[in-house]
Amino acid sequence: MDDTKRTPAPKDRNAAPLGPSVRKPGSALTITDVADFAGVSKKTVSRVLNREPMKATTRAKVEAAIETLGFVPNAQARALAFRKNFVIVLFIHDSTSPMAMTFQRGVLSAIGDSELALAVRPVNRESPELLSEIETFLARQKPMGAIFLPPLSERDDIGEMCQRLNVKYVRVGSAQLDMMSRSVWSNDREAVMGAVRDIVALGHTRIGFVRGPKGFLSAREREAGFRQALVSAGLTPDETLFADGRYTFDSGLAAGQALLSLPQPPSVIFASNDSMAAGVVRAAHEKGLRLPHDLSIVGFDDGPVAVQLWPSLTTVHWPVIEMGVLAVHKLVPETLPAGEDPAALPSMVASSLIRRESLDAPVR
Amino acid sequence: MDDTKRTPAPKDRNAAPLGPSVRKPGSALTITDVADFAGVSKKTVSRVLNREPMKATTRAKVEAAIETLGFVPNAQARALAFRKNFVIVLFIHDSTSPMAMTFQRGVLSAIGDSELALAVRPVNRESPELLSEIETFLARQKPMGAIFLPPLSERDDIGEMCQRLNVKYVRVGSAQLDMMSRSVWSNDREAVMGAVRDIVALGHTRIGFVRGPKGFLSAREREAGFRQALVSAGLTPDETLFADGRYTFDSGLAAGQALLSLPQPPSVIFASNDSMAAGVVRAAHEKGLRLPHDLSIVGFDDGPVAVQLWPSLTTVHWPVIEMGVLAVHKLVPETLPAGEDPAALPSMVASSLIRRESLDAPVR
DNA sequence: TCAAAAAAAGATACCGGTGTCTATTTTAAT
DNA sequence: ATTAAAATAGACACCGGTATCTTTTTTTGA
Repeated sequence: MDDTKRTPAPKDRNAAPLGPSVRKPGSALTITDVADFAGVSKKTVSRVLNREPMKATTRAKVEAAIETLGFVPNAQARALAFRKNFVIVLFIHDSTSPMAMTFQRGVLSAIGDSELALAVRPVNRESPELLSEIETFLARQKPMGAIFLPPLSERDDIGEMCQRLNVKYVRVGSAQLDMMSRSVWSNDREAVMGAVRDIVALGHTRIGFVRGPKGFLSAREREAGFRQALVSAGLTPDETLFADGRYTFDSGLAAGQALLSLPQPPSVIFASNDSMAAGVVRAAHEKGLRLPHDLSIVGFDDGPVAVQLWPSLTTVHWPVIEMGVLAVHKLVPETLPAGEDPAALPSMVASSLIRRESLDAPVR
Repeated sequence: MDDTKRTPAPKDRNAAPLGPSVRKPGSALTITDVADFAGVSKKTVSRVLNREPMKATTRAKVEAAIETLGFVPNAQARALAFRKNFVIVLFIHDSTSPMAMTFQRGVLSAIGDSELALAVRPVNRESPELLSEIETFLARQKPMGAIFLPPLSERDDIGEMCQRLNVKYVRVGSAQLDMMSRSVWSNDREAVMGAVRDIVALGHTRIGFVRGPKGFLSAREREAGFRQALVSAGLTPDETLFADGRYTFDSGLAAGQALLSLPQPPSVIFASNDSMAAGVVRAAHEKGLRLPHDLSIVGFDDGPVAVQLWPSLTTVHWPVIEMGVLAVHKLVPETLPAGEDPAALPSMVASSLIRRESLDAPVR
């Protein structure tokens, strides 16, 4: 009989009864295993992982162990010790928005194959709990940075809350929304002004305008640019040529139908975004108009539809992808290509008109 | 021996030299603070957080403390202790793909405001490192589940790797790709067959077909359904009416131009997805054809373009959002509405034709 | 050559939770 | 009322890393 049969206190994991080094392949490895294998301490392995200065021979020894064992550090443990999760959160208002999806592409490309992860979190702007929902998410996740897309980005209280929680953030918009280091924007207003200048230069004088939803800064900026450009061109804004829209295809269709039913319809319609421009295109087609001969149409965004429409849409290119890249670079300067200066990052990316088929001179 | 109960441990963090209860608001709170406030142990607070059965009065006391202090548990610490991160990873091949973006909407809606987070990770299918890239990401993040979209989902080795790492996964496709509990799919083939049946019923006999890229199961399924339906209808597939495409607008345009330049062009063209259908629409417009009078066009996906085109596109609705919801429910049954049975979840969501303007009977 | 200074590696506490086992109550049974 | 059984709460180790401080090794200076 074996007298050592009884195991009184097997709480040490080294005393596991399953035999020596029984572990699942891959993920069960820890830094301790690597340290044992390399014959060094945990801390030394940690130094290698964090690229701290150390003796080359020791580093090589540890790196060889990591390579041999196929060790991958546990992100949660690092996050806990660092008190920072290697994650960037993208807060979006509407997961349907093409802008958000495009922006996300920019974010992903900037993240590349770094160890950063992207978390996407939709929140409802209408909710009275909005702020506390975001705060809870941030407190729970402790991300490296947070990005707020319009129209969330337009709330100042969100920025203040992030500062209180000590979370880096970037607000994205159509004009500067925060201090430079915390915002990324495009010059929607100037871009529209440039577009209208081109439209006027072609000879148009009756220019219809489809507004975006009131709550969006981009909508206000674009309308402001439009009006400003008209005045600069010596034209008087005609309020009957303005129609309301909600950045949706349907609202653009309705607006187009309204504008085209006027006794004196415009010779060109500027829609505040591409979806609405597509609606206007349809309204024109329904009326049997030939585009751009009978009606020119200009949009804003340069989203995927722009080239898929017939005729292809002249539209202001909104550099959403570039803004996404920029936002990540601002939040995590380490994502910058080697040698680039974080302090030299721009904050504004210019929008500008892309000429396609849907814009031509008016028939006289 | 133990008369001196006082523990003189000065290294306790309560001995911080910054004065009494000096801590940043919100995020610095820990479970210990709550326990002290409520006059219970850490473990008891943990029990409340995890909704374990306990005495109602104790629970109320702790909940009051949590509420009063505004405590939010640290996700990384939980993840470390649980050895599971409360995250779902969505692996996508191409962050440009409208399908991926739409699917993501479904995932987000299923996640809702639960404590799950969505992480999006693009990977390059062409890369020889693909498998190890995914493996490293999974080993690092230890997510609750992983979702693979086409064409990544079509690789069996990825599924095997996930099982090895003990990560739950779902493969999404146009036909079953794995065991039921691990895949979500739609019946693309049957849906195309149904669509073609409708097309034939209108009197069409010369039906053009624009293929998708070879590497995609969906492309093969859709073509197979198309051919099968022709045969069922007593028609012989005419190889000259098949054109290659790559699921892009440009490739659809080129395919449309080719098919419409045939000596005997088809009276209807079925494109394997909407982007290519949009290209065909343009090709038709360029040729001066009136749609659908001179040419009918049918797509597949029912993406955002479908309704924005002129004429609006008759297309097979691909239930991508529903598949996204389903995938999450399969990975984390807790996301199901109360009372629903996880075992009763379907795995297939049917696609079916949506009639819009672009399909009509041929002129005879 | 040997001690002092600098650099490298190690030991151990700690991040903020959960799991296990033990101590204490509460409830049930005699 | 007393005790056994069941339910509840607590103590403490542990998850897998990093930070701090100490020890050891290497380098430098006299």
